Amino acid sequence: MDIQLKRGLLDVCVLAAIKNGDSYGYQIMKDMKPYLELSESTLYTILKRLETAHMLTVRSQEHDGRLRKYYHITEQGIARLEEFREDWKEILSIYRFITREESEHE
Amino acid sequence: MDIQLKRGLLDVCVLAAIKNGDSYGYQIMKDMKPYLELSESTLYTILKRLETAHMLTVRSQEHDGRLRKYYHITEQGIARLEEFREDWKEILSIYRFITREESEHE
DNA sequence: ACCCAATACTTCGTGGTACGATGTATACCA
DNA sequence: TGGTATACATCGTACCACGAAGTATTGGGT
Repeated sequence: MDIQLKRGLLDVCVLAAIKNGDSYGYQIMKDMKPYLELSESTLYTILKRLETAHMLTVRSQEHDGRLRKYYHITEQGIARLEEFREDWKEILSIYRFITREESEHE
Repeated sequence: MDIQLKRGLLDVCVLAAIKNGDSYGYQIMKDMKPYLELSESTLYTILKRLETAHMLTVRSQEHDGRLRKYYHITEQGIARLEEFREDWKEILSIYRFITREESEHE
């Protein structure tokens, strides 16, 4: 799929991936893969960005000798997901504009 | 609305705006405005990009002493619109991932 | 003992792109 | 004279997704 098309979905998608329970980078990627593929560098960039925006918090935890960073969604992150539902209405309206047929109007 | 969200829609939206008849920049902007606002500089950038990609052709025409550049959609432009319908299915699948509820799974 | 895949996160450079600011120019109305 | 609408162009900036490359550990296969 076109890169541009998924841009706006990426951040929200990552938030959605942790909304039902804390998760970590590698797991988030696997969860999203069936729906939307993204590179590792992109994911970690997004996680950093969402952290800076206070949409999630991070907690480091040792797991089998490996470091894992668990991400937890904040109130603001949840609010962003709610907002997305509003955005979606606008997107639907744009979708209708794009796919509308105007054959009857000639 | 979030800028990122509309990025992927912009190009297709402009193509949709001329698919039922040739149009020019200023008119395209007015037609799109109720659905999706964009700045003039963005629109002309997009039109140039779509021309380079052979999705539309341009024809200059004098109108009341002012220059107007009429844009005409090409076969490839129409194909892009068809493609978008396929992209939309993927977007819907992502939308479902984002808005899914997993309360039953705990 | 050796190799490779999987796990897990990080950094850097590049290219694409939406936008504000600014500029050019004409027409029309008050 | 001035403001608004029409009409298009250019430039610099900031954001962002990605590929490439790197670091490091675990575990299975041969």
